[in-house]
Amino acid sequence: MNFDVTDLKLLQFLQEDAKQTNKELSNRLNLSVTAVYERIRKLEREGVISQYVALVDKTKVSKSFVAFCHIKLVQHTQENIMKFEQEVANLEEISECYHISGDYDYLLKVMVQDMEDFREFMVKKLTSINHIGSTHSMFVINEVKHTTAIMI
Amino acid sequence: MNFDVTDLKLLQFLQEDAKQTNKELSNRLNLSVTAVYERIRKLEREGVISQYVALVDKTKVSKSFVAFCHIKLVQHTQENIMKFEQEVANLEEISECYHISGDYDYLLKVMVQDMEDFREFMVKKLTSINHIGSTHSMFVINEVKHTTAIMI
DNA sequence: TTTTTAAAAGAAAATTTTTCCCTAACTATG
DNA sequence: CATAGTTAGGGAAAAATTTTCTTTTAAAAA
Repeated sequence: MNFDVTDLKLLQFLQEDAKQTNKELSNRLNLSVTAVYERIRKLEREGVISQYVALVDKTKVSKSFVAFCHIKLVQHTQENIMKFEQEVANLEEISECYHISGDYDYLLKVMVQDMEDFREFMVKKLTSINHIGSTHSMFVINEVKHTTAIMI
Repeated sequence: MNFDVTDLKLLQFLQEDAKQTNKELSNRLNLSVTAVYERIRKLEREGVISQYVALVDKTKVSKSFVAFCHIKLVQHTQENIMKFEQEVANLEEISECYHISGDYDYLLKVMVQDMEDFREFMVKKLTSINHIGSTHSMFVINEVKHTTAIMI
């Protein structure tokens, strides 16, 4: 798909606040409401906009203890990888999981209430997944920057 | 704030799809449209819902090369930390930055088009920030899981 | 018991989304 | 050169949704 300046601005606006009305957007973009409406529909249809979501403040729902965990598998068999990735998808404490290059195989983002819950997660859930070789956890001291918007 | 089961379900629903109408939500929750409306307003007012955003598919906007960078500062003076965090906030390639425990001081998430752009980002932008001691980059081979929803 | 408060419902009003139809500008084609 | 086809956009009407207002109900407090 080919984006013109208006598309890029529109994406920027919607990534910041998806609840703006088409009228507000039409003012900001110097377009008619219909034109805005059609452009958004196209972006949705083409899958550029994949989802509209509400973002929840983790401190308000007792999930402000965040850790990143490096994971090494014992063996990189197709089987092990599949099993591990499957298990990860089922664990609700894990919000993100990336297969990465480097010393470790995976990087996980884990969100829980506190250190106690993290310990429980590690002992009862994470390390009970078979074929995990080693783990290394880093705790988030401060979230300096966090945006879901992609600068295009 | 105190959440009942309905609030938790509502938050779950809105974290998955913020474009559902109150009528749809009222059906799923066995409530009236007004009751849903008031509950959402309260969640917004109290800051539980912090933002509504459109999520953009990074592959559709040429930002699918993702790397995590560990950063070590040369000195942990108040001054250095402030400067670094300031610079990070201004770099649009960096979507996330966490001050973390462990061998390194910071973990960054960087999104660019390809390795060439990443190299340019490292050379021209990241390592030109003063007071950076060392960096260690890990490239994302595969995004196994990525959700903005917090399971409450 | 009475009063107060909170949550919820229905209906009306206000606003927004969505559809429909028309125009203008540009492109391809005979 | 004329003509059909395509695309983006605008205005207005229709449909749907959000928002407000009023009332009811049930639980909590006095």
